Amino acid sequence: MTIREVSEKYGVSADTLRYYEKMGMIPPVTRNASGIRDYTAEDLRWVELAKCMRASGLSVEAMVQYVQLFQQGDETIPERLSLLLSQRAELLEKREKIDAALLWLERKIERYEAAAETGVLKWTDE
Amino acid sequence: MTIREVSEKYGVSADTLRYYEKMGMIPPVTRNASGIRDYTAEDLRWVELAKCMRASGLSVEAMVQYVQLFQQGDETIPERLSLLLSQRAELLEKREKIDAALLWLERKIERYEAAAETGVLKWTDE
DNA sequence: ATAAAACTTGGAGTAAACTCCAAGTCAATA
DNA sequence: TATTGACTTGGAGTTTACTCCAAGTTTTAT
Repeated sequence: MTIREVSEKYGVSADTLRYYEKMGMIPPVTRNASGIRDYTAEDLRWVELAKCMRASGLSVEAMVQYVQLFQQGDETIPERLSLLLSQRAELLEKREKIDAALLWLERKIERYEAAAETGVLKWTDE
Repeated sequence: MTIREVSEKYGVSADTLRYYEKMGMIPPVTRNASGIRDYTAEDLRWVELAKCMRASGLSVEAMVQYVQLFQQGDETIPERLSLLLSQRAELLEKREKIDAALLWLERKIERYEAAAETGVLKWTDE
């Protein structure tokens, strides 16, 4: 699969795909005889993973660490596990912050929906 | 309340507080006779809000828009409501992406916990 | 009164994550 | 075979959100 096809399939620009590879966020992609990227099914799984992790807000750096450990083989299993645990903790924290903001938004939306009918807000702040 | 006190109270640097104000993410802060910031309770509520929204990942830009509408008065209530609704939608989407990544992480963590006992992974990819 | 600490501004610098560009190579078609 | 379009690399440029700095007030403490 060419870089263009992968780009279209996953909605990630070719530049970004090359960037992820250069940074080590995914292992080196398979190339054909003339050095052009030819993504295998395994390469695609890494792309998918990278996309999912970035979409969630995990840093490129965190993913790079994981891939580096992965490439060092089975001795790094405990380290990889602890990395995964801390990434999970990070995402759970992110979610809590989103929930706090959502709570605030919900409260405001309720008041604004009431105000949209009368045309005036019944409270003074924010 | 001085900028230093606010900074300590909320764990936001004085530079960041000035930045938020300069960008219009919070309305102009109350000043004393010599032009030095003296945060009132209302100013603090804006700071708190700004902190909460930024922590959730909402852009400075989105918050600036809200404050601008707020400062224009009651005619902007419908616009403010629709802005709040789209911000909520954005946060809900963010949370779904986090949940997707968490699902993946949980799956891996399970397998790694099993592997940590044997010292070897039972699957070949990622 | 005077030094030190905290404040002011405008503007420059930084980090992360892309995004774009130039100059060249490779592949497919008329 | 020639030219068009996709690919390659290294490196420069961009955006967002700070973060730091310099040069100058203001406040506080001795």
